[in-house]
Formats: sequence, C-alpha cells, structure tokens
Amino acid sequence: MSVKAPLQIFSRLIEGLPSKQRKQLLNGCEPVDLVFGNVLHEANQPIRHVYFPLSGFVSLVTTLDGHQPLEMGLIGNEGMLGATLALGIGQAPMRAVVQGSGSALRISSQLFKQELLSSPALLRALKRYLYVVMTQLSQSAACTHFHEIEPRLARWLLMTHDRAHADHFHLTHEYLADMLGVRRSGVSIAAAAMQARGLISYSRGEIHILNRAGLELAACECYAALQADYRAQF
Amino acid sequence: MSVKAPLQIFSRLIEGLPSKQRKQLLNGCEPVDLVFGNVLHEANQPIRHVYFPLSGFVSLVTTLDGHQPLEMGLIGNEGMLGATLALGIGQAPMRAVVQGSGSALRISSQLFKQELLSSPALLRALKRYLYVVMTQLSQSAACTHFHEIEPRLARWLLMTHDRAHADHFHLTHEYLADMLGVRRSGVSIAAAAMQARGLISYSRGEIHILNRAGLELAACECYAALQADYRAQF
DNA sequence: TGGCTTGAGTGCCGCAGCGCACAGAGCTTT
DNA sequence: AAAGCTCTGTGCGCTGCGGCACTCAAGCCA
Repeated sequence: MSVKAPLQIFSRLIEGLPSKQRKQLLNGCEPVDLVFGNVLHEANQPIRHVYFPLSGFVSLVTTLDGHQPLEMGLIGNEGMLGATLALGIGQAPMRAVVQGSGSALRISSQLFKQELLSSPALLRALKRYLYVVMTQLSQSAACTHFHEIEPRLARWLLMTHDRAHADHFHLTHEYLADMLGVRRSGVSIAAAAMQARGLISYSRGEIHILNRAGLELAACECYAALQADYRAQF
Repeated sequence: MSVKAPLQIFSRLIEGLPSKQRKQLLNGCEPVDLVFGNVLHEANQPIRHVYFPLSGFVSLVTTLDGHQPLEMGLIGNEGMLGATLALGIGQAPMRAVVQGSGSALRISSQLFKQELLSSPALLRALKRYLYVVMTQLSQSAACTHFHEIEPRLARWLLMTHDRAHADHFHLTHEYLADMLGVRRSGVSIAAAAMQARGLISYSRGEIHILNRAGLELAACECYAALQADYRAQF
C-alpha cells in the first residue's frame, strides 16, 4: 500500500482537537506506511516517533522469558502509539508491532513534546486515552485468563475489523495464536468452528468477516466492555 | 490496629518530594486505618479520597461477569491509590480492596487536585508511578496467563511481604485463590508444597514467611521484573 | 512441470487446573 | 463441654489446552 490519501480515514484523536491545535499538530506530522511485521519500538526502549494510525493498526505485545508473545492492546485510528509521552516518559512500556499494513501519521517525539506544551486539548486527549489504555489492560488481562479461545478469537477479530476498515485482512492462524497466547492448532479449531457457522471465512491467511453480528454474539462481553470504556472518555 | 504512629514506615512517594511540597501535602492528609476487606472504591466510581498506604496495603481487582475477582495490582507504601487523578480523571479504573490491615494517609480528591497544581514534583512522581502501574498491569497479565500457580503464589507472597512490613500476615487460601484467579484447593496444594519445603508456614489464615530467599527462587521472574520496573522510575 | 514453502486440518498423549464434594482439625460461642 | 463455624486436606472425574507430529492443499519458484 502506498502513502496515498487514506480516503475518509482520520485519526479520531486528532480530529477531536480544536482546529487550530489540530492544524499545528498535523503540521509536524508526516504520512508513513505501516508495514506488516515492522517493530515500531521495543519494550523499555526510547520512543522516537509518535504514531497516529489511519488505515493500519499496531499491536502492543509483552514477552515473557521463554514464552510466545502476548498481545495487550490494539491501536488503530481510534488511538495512538506513544501516549506515555504525556507522562513525561520517553520510553515504551511494550513492544509495538504493525499488525495490519496501512498508513499512519507520525511525528517525532521531540516535536510532539512541544505540541503537548502548547496544546492543552492535546494533552487532555492523551490523558483520557491513557486512562482508556489502562482499563483495556486490566480488562484484557482478565479476559485472557478466564475466557476460552473461541470467544477471545471472536473479540479479537471484531477489534481488528474495527481498525482495519475492511471486511478482510491477512492473518495466519500462527499469528493469531501468538496474539491470543495459545497454540496454533487451538486457533485452527476455533476458527474452523466459526467458519462452519458462517461467521468468517479464511484461506491461507486471508480472513473475511462474513457475519459481524454473529461474531459479536460469539465474542465475550469484553468486546462491548472495551468499547464502552472508550466511549465513556471520548 | 489503631491509628498510632506507624513506626518508621513512610510513604515512599511522599518522602521523595522536596520538603516544602511534602509538608504542604502532609498538611492536607489525615491518618486513617485500613481495615481488611474494606472497599475503598468500586470500578468506574468516583474517587473520593487518595490513599497513601503506610503499613497497610490495598489490592486492585477486576471482576468479570460470573467469575471470581482477579487481582491486577498491589499497593503498599511504595505507591498510592488514586493516581489516575493525575490524568484529570476522577474515576477509579478498578475496585480497590484493603488486603492487609494497617494505616494509611489519605487526602480528599479535591484537595489533592489543588496540590497537584501547586506541586510539580508531586505531579512528576505521579506520572512516573502511573507508568509503573501500566507496566505492572501488562507484566501481571502475561504472568497470570503463562505461569503456574506455585510460582505465582510465591511471587504474590513476596509482594505482600514487601508491603506488610512483617514476616506474617493473615490471608486464607480462599482469599489467595481469588487474588490469583484460581481454585481454592489449587492454592492449598501449592501452599502445602511450599510449606513442605520450609519456605512458609501457615495455619488457619496466618501465613509466616520462613525463607524469603527460597521464596524468591520459587517465584517466577515476574517478581524481579516488577521490582526492576519500579526502581527504574524511582 | 516438479519441488519447495507456507498455511491449515487432524490426531494423540499428557497435564494443570476446574468443579464439586466431603472429611477432619482448630477456634469460637453459648 | 458441646455445638458450630472456618479453614485446610484430599480425592475424583472432567476438560481445555499444551506439546508434538504428521498430512495435505495451495501458492511460489526455478
């Protein structure tokens, strides 16, 4: 995908700013491609750029010793990467990996810090967003622990669907297994069940969302809870 | 336990402030007893008071539909309850329950907000603390998912030990099971194993730490990781 | 066209932890 | 002293999932 204008896809965080501050922020931003698999930053490493995904999306993953990674958060055009700068901390708490190719706006950390100083609305938005991220973290922690693979997979697909702005996206079972912290064949079984019910279809990594309403029924309540948390703040 | 001077136990967060700002903050604080089991605030409810535990400690728990609660964080004299006020949000992300009876300092949210405005060092400390909390959330999410009961229990006992400032504390297996999100008898088995190895002893809810070094070996690396995260900021 | 790589289906075994249930042991209450 | 409650030990059957491994199908490359 090239860096062409992402039709009608904006960063919701930026759009929420008053026009003057928005323009100034956009002034410091440059469009970039998000390429599947790229690591935007590692855990405990400095944040060089702040990203506002547009059509692409990014996932935050933690890694634990000899285990596969585990996804803790998904960031699309409803959010941003690098919000911890609002805490005055230029370090990333987790690894950020591009989950879905697409476009984003980015701005250097230094410029962004300046923007934070001159744009109170931006700071306020970031704080709210940070709060949302915290609630998301605890919600998904509990979800990961208590819920079974299939509802979690459904939730995950819904969240990805929201951020991909498309009815299909490329993701292998292997990859999904990493996100959910489970075995690859566990995903295969859950996905097959959902395909059999006509909720999705997939082939060689191409996943199509066929029945979104059905998926919502199949997902655990965490999906709705996370949405509600976001809406409560924005 | 009465509200007598908690000998030599201070709030590390407050102690880190420059003396003028510290005094002013302390001025607005009142000592209170933390009583085991008390709920200091519910999830998504307004924060009335900010607490700085001294000898007592508090745990943050999430609840999911029909499941037992699950602990997401422990707060002792190294931290505070209500840090989200630094985000300008007067709402609590999770339920806060007193885990260990003891003392704390508390201050009303309103007064605290004023302090935040007049004390830049306080604000900075809060921001750092919030960052620590975020890293803790993701670390324990992964730990809860991947690690087994025994190492998790050991980690939990260590964390409690740090915050209880005593070699023994009162906690039933039932309660521990809730914190870890597991079955009560699962805790019984893990605890019995650790008792057999001479790491702890317990009887009717009274747990004694006998061999801290051994516990550290039995714990998963998450304990060390969490400590490192905290130290990196303070 | 044939081989290679990647993604997915499937099966087998093992196990940690669940749900449940009951029994015994130690404190508390009257 | 007896009754009752709370806390812990223990057992049984079940299941979701891990580890592993093999097969097959679909693209890709030469």
